[in-house]
Amino acid sequence: MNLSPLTQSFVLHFGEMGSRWGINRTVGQIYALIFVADRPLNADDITDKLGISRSNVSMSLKELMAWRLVRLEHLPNDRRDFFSAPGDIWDIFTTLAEERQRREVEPTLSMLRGALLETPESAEEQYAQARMREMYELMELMTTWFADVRKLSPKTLVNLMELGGKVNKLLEFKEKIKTAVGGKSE
Amino acid sequence: MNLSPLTQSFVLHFGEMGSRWGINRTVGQIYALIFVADRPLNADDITDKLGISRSNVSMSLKELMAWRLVRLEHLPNDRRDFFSAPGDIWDIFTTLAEERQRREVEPTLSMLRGALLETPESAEEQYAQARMREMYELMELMTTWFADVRKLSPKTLVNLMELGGKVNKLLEFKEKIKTAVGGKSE
DNA sequence: CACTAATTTCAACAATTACTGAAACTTCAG
DNA sequence: CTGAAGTTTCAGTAATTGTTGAAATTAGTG
Repeated sequence: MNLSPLTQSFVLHFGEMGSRWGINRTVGQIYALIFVADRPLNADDITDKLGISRSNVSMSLKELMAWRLVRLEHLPNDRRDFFSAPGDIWDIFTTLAEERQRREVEPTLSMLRGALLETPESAEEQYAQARMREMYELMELMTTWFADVRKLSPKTLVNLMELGGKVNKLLEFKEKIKTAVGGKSE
Repeated sequence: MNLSPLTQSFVLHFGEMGSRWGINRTVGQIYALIFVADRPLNADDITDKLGISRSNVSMSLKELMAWRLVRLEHLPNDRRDFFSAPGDIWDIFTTLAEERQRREVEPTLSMLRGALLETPESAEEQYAQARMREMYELMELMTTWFADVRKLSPKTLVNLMELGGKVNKLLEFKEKIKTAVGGKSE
């Protein structure tokens, strides 16, 4: 592995964390490498820098493309594929949230929807179904909320986040106003 | 596997999704089983219902305890360990968020903190470090925000979530008020 | 303290997932 | 159409992760 110490520790860390994030070591390392590179990289650059096989690089890049975490580009007068990581860190965050939603949440939501349509045959099943309903409702709420939040501008989001726990006060305040003015409730 | 059809499909689904969520099949199945059970289960109940070995159940329960997703309890006049899944779905969500934070985010934050203390030796390293700083700052912001949000009551949270994209309006409104009243800008 | 029930650990084995190199395929230039 | 450069696929192998049963440990009981 032929990298500056700074980049190397970053790359190795992403490789190790990969397993906790549900991607494999190589995919993590390649992403890290592309993320900190000051120019787009091609597959051979990656092969050299990480010391892994060309075919492994190819398959891992394919996976990163599926995650929409890297973007393919072409340089003038060069047939090779170059890869870069979209620059805006908010985009990355949004993409990650969307993909995780799609892969980790959607399938469970549809399974639960199915389960809630069944008619429970015993007290036990009735209880089980009630638990599933609770789970479904929370997941639905979170899903809708994430979808809404993703539509906000990064600036608004940063505002909201910097507000932090004070959201509480703001919400209380809103309630008061609504009552005072006599606005319809929700 | 000796389960009602409703429970069985739920359990199998959790087993399959396990791999996407970073837990293994057995752990996922056991959690699902405990989650929908209308009473605490002991290790032998689980062994019977899922048809897996006693020792596997033991190790998987240990992992679920480490995640704080199941709770150990004892029934009167029974030496065996019984397990149940904390009932309040918000608690579960909070626990999950905290554990994921601890396992998936904290280690990266400390690695990045270390990297930001280094002095870059070349233009390349300088760029790499700048990218790492961007990443660090976003992760820090999200971390603090999650920590703040977790302190809010479930009720407040549901309010916030149901507000969804309208948060935008509320924030704008807040700005207006502040300006009008001449509050300090924070 | 010895006996028993319950639980945990661990080394061997099984299953799954990741990685490689060779071969196949694609694209473009001449 | 042919050859060269680049990329992908895939079958075999390596590495990792999951599972088991037997043995060890722990804890309650008389």
